[in-house]
Amino acid sequence: MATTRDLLVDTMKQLLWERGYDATSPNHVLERSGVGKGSFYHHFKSKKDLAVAAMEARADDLIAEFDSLISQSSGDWFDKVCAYLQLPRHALKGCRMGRIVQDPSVGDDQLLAPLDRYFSTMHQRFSGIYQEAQRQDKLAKTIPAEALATLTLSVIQGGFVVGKATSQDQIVDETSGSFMTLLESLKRH
Amino acid sequence: MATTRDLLVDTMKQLLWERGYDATSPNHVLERSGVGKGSFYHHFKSKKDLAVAAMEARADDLIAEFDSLISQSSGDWFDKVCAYLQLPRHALKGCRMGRIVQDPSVGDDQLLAPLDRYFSTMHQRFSGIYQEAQRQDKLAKTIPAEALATLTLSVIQGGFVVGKATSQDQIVDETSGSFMTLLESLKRH
DNA sequence: GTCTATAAGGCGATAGAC
DNA sequence: GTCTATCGCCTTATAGAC
Repeated sequence: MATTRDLLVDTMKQLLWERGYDATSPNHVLERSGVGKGSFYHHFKSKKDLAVAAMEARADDLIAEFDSLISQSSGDWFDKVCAYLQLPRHALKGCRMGRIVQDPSVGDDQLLAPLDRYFSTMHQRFSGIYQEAQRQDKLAKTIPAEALATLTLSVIQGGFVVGKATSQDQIVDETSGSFMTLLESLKRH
Repeated sequence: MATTRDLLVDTMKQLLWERGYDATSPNHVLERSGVGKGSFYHHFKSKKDLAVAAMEARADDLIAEFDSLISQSSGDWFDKVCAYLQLPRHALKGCRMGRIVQDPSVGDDQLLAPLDRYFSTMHQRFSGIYQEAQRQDKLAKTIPAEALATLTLSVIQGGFVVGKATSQDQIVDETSGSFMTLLESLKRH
């Protein structure tokens, strides 16, 4: 059963993706969810409170999505990274997490926390993959695993930004593809 | 002489960098510039009108900055690209142009125009550098010049996003550095 | 060109009845 | 738990005097 609380969180997740934090008002959430103002402030003490809950939930979703994808792949490090890079992404919609980082209010520690957790966790995951590949001598050590992990995340986030600015919805796939080609040149057999 | 109009544009440029478009109000601009409300709406018919002027000016600045840097460099394509990648960047401040793309109101055509012009122009500049390098056989043709140009811009923009999310001010420099190493492997002698 | 006063509406949040 | 009414503040402007 979907509780009112869950409904609010899910609606906030949608709106954070579509409009970010600052431009999403409690009224937007109420209008879309059909929940009343009284209920809102019964379950959450503030807009920020709801947003933090929504962002934590979103972070869990995306990390689970990643872990599920990687565990399904039976290939080597390169296949796993490619599986992730090749997920379809729409630049005009923006990254479900990264979309929010530029909002002025998101300088706040509480709002930053789930963002930090998401990107730090993803960084750990990629670092782990690259480290093991380097240990097994299947990946060149030209670039440290950690730096390569940061670059992997940045290529995707940057594709969203450039794609949105130039109204090119498919550009994240293009940058991911180019990056895959560069990664392949680091492959050892 | 700094006209009132110029003062408003310069102040808006600052605030767009610091707070983005949606979170910057006419009142913020007036407060910081010392200009009165009457003057504001005498020179500009709306907040959007001023923002467009400020963004066009910012695009001109950044393109001129790039052209000046590149014309000073006497090295090959790699040196030129590195000179740009090595410019100091602070992730926590955000890119002076890219910072704004995620604001909900920036779906608007007029606000998108200067952003599009900036990124398209930068893309052209990098494409030109990479194309000539490939023509002279000094750069591998593994990745088309245009795709490499997109990737170059994306790496920087993505660094800003990941850096801000994880509160790591120097991370754009790190991703730029990693990318330079990958680019170097495409160098032909 | 610049000033002050005012407007209509949205914002985030609270009060108190049911 | 949910409702409606209300609050004080901020927003993007506009009006009209100087």
